[in-house]
Amino acid sequence: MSDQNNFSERVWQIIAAIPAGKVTTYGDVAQLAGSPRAARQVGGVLRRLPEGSKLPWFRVINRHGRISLQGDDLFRQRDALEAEGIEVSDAGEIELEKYRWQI
DNA sequence: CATTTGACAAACA
DNA sequence: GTGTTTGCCAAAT
Repeated sequence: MSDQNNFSERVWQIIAAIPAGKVTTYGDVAQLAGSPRAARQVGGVLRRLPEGSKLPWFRVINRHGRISLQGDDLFRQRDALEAEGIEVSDAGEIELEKYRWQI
């Protein structure tokens, strides 16, 4: 397989590999994608996901163990995580040490 | 091709 | 602990 995959495609692959009940950070995904300083672009990729995508985008949070989204999107991500058994506070905080995905 | 935009992160105050 | 500034870089315009 080609190693010239786009950044987006690598991000998709990595996120698809996150097991249910676990979370990871934008920075970690960027690092696994081969661009350790491209954490923002990971968010950019997820933001631009096609509607219908089955990618578990909700398993990606920021380095402070917090959901980066706001408004309705925040609630949707929180509900999706809680549905997998992940405890999320009303403020959108998650215990990273407990739920963090490591290879 | 040039400029703008940001689902981030680290450094700083 | 919080708020601000700076660096970063792929994608969109």
